[in-house]
Amino acid sequence: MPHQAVVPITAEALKTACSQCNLQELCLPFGMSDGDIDQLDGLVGARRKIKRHQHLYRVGDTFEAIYAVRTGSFKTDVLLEDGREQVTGFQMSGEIIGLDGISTDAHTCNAVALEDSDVCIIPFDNLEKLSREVESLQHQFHKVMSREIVRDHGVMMLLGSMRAEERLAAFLINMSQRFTARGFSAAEFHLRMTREEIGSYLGLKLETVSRAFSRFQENGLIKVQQKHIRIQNIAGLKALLSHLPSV
Amino acid sequence: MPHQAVVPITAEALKTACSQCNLQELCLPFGMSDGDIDQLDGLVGARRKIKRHQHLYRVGDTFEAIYAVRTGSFKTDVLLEDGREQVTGFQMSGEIIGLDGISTDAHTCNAVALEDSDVCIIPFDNLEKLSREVESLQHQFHKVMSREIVRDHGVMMLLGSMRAEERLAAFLINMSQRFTARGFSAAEFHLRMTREEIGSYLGLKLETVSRAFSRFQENGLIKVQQKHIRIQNIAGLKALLSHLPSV
DNA sequence: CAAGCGGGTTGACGTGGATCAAACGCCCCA
DNA sequence: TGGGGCGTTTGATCCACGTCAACCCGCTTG
Repeated sequence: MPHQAVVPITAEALKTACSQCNLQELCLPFGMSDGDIDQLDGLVGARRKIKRHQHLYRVGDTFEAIYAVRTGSFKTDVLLEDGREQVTGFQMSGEIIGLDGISTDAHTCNAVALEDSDVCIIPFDNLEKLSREVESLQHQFHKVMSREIVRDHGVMMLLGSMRAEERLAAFLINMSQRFTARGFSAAEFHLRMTREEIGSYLGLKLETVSRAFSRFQENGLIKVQQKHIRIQNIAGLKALLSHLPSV
Repeated sequence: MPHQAVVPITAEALKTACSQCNLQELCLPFGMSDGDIDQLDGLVGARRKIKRHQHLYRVGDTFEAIYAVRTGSFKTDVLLEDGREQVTGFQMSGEIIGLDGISTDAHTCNAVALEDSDVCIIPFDNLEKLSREVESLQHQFHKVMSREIVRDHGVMMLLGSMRAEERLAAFLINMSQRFTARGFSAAEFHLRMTREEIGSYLGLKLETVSRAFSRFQENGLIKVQQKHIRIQNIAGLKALLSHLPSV
């Protein structure tokens, strides 16, 4: 896997260092003081562009850095020997990818760009060193890892205990919230992943995802045009989740 | 939730401090030098006994410490409003519980003892402080968190992409490996959880778990007597996993 | 010793989602 | 401008697992 477009630190690059970055509130620096954030500028050494469908890393790649998504989006997945794929997450701007690699010094999943994207490279040795010095960074990093664990528990709940329409409703609500946090519309957005990828994430086949979308549309909950989604009745979607089994 | 049996540090307690503990290779200190481990003795302040079916913590409890299982075992679970339960993991001696609490300073799942158990209390503030000073501890803790994330991905794979018998086979193989790591028999062990809890973890109903056990027994893969399991054909179990769909 | 109970097994039956198959629409490219 | 392909939708059928129910077993309690 040849690296590509690793941008060295330059005056140019500094424009997008943490202290100047508008993703601060979504990313690793969240909650840190301005002074502490300044220290991160030296940490985030370079950026890297990844084109749609290209890998940021693959299973087995040696682990050297974690990545913060700057623009674009990714999926992470694991594969079974027989080719079955499980998408373990979708990552948007400000979110951290690569934490899976710490445990064995090698990545245990694949990270693939869903669209042309770019990431900040955070060399892990440097991160550990700096977080020994900057308490707020240390704590923030621990929160990021813990948040990932909590998120994973939510996905387990979804995969283990919910039916198809509940899963898709949960997915749409989650996407809506994440778009909102990024300043986009809560009600109208463009999904970057295919029905098959959504299905893999939700433990469903693509046909089931498609049918659930159609059902939601019939019920006036959403409007679907390909990957473009408009939520027309967010309360209705949420009701699908807190729904006591209708007696 | 009243705490119970919080044992203060005493000469008595020191006998079981990290430096003397026989769970070193399974627990937080794994891979640390003897000198560094000595420093942990001051960190792990106290222990706590939890009786079968009692909670170590509940959803919403403020987060103050993580816990290392010393003896016994636990389950962690999350609940839906309508009462549906998802078991997110089973924890055995040496394993760390409570990482979910870091992200919001409150626990996001319940931890319940499956049998009379006891845990080492690791106050989180102290852990962060010490890991700013002891590089190997810092790194080890990061590995523990990352391992949890990787484990969760495995469960997602299981819940999202495997059929019932594959899930149960994966579960049994995993239990066998963990018992082996603790010096117990790989082939014969006693499950501490009910069929319903196994089912919840695996995204199956208890009847399905029971039937899969029976099927495995019919096929000579295992011998089942209530919670006592003897694995008679581990290769056969593993084959269920790497099994290409039998065209 | 009987009664009660929680956990487990097993059977009969129902169903949600998978599978198989066909057709459509958008988009890329010649 | 017209074809070809991928992603999607939709229909018909199938089946793995859920549901409902009966019964068993080992333990506890009176």
